[in-house]
Amino acid sequence: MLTDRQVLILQVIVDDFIRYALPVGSRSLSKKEEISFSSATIRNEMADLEELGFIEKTHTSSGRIPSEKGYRYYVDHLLAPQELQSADLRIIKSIFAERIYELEKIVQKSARILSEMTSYTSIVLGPAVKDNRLRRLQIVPLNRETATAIIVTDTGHVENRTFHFPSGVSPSEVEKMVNILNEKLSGVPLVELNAKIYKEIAAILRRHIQNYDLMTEVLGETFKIPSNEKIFFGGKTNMLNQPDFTDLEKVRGLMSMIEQEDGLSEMIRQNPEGISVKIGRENNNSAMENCSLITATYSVGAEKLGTIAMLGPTRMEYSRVIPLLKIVSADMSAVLTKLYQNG
Amino acid sequence: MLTDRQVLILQVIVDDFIRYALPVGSRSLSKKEEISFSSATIRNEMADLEELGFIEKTHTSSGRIPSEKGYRYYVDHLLAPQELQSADLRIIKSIFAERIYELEKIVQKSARILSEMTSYTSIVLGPAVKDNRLRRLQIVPLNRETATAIIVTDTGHVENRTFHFPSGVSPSEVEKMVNILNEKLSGVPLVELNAKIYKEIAAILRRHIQNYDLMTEVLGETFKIPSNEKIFFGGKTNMLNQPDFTDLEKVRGLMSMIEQEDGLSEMIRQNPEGISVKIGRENNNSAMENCSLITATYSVGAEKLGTIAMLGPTRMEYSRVIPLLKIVSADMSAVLTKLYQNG
DNA sequence: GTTAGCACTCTCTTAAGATGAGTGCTAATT
DNA sequence: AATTAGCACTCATCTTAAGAGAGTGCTAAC
Repeated sequence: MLTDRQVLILQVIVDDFIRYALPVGSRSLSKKEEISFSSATIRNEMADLEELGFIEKTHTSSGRIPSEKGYRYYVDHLLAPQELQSADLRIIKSIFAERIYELEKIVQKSARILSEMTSYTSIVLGPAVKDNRLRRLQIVPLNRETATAIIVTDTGHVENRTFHFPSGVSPSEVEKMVNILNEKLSGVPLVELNAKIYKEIAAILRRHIQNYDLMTEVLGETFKIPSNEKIFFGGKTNMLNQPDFTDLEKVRGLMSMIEQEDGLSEMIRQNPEGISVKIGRENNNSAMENCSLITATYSVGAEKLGTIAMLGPTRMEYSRVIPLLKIVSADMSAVLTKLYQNG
Repeated sequence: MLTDRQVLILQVIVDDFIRYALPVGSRSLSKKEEISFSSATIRNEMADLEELGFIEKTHTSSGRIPSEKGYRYYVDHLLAPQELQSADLRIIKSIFAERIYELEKIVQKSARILSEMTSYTSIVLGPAVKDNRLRRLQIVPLNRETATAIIVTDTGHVENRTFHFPSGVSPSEVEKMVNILNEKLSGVPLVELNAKIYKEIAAILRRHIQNYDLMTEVLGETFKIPSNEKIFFGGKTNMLNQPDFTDLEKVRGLMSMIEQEDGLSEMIRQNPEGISVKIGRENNNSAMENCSLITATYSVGAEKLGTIAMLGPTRMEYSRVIPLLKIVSADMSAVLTKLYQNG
């Protein structure tokens, strides 16, 4: 168990290091307002804190920096429920000031603004399209050989694919088919479309449509909806400007991890609902060793839709980013709930 | 005017430096097969080449590296019409092996494969959507308040926007309006849609549609088509692995230039039709000082559609990348011409 | 015109000393 | 018993010096 004084010292060390990115020594600590005892006392306390694993040295005679355990303690116990700075608050409100009707627009704008405010990298996972429900299917012939199939979901998301048009299928038949499919499949989650077509609708179609086989083969391909969430970025290269990343090797690793979107989105998706902070190796990813990831989920009503995340150095401004993400995710949930539930 | 021997030496210097990224000295040059005279002779020739501005030293007693002028001469005069390596050729052919019906798919795949083959960064500008022609307009109501407008173009490109649905407009009226618009606007380039609506169709609409004003205002917004080409990347972070970019400052500049898509696409678009090579400062961009950009346009029939570009260090393998881009752009043009002109 | 030879230049590496920030420990003080 | 002053010690960083190696420019010989 830490004494009050140890906690105070830990707090000041973390705050100072977050601010200046330099190891903190006993002498400079003793000069802080909050601290009323001598550097020697601090040295003793720091020795204990180090033994307990909360801080560490970069070399034998350096000042201390927080360890991952230290950051963890700081995040869990030392972050007073922080007020958001009013300037920050104003900017956030401006995201949601104008009425927007498209989820992607909101998501993109949030990502951009968050990264600009913090100079960290923001990552937003959109909702998985596969859970949307079919609102309307449409087939638009382009020429004798090809046509575009369009799927509109209940959230206004549009998927489309252009395909080869089997010869021997007449336009009127296509229309008939589209009508049947619309009637039977409206409201079905996209992920279930294919199964539903084969199980329940095949019989009906076969009765009404010539060339049934050709058409379903083609449509089956079309209904292969991308299974993953869309991913949006803000400030992808912001990390290059952090003083923590002067080592080209680290930069390389980090950047290629960010490029590798699948892994990143998996890493983010794993996090639990609500706010979550993963520090350094807690992310189970070697490229993330010196990074922290803060995630917040957003939802419509009670249903989780996606995740907003901020990626920064372990030394990131938790006390600012956490309330920032809290409010953005809450606002986003509110806007989206209004958008999709009232309608 | 350069003597044959000077040209030979320049050629070998450039080839060697492209390969090993190290300044080339007279002694190592004299050991090359192609070279049958002594290092002293080479030194004399190199002194002349340097005076003429084709090569330069990194410091007083270093070997020589090509200057931008040297690369320029190399590209203009020393690149024998190069055969593409058969391995490369096979990979390229595989891009176009399977039948694809969507331009974006082809473009994306090309970008990815080009970057993987070369370990440079590939950038592909898609065609500007605004020049596509309207094939079909569709409005799909989502709920009482919102609807999604969908525009399908003759190339199978789909644009969509979700908008607020003015109260007091009945579904049947919307349908009537959509029908009129489809009839009158089919085949019109997207960029002209708005003007056409106001000039020619307004009168007709006003006669048939109640709430005409509300609807056109909303649709006007919807028809604001993004004016720029879509841009696709392959291997965005490949440049980090080039030995030329060990300086973090350069990396920063380059990366943020790449992130800044508008400027980049402008820089690429400026280039003339066909193949173009811009070396270092020829790109008029400080972040590109140590980079070259090779661009190739692709087209449908005679109409230029877009540009494929490869971004690498000035020290890039021109002799490989140029034929690579030539063939990819030609193949792409062929596929797209077949796709869009026969139909 | 070409080449061998040589003095010279500059980078890079290594080592050594000087500096300074910071520590750990001990003994004195409160 | 807790705190603090004092001091020896450690280590990164900076500066300087020296040596090695790659390469050049110039001169004189071929």
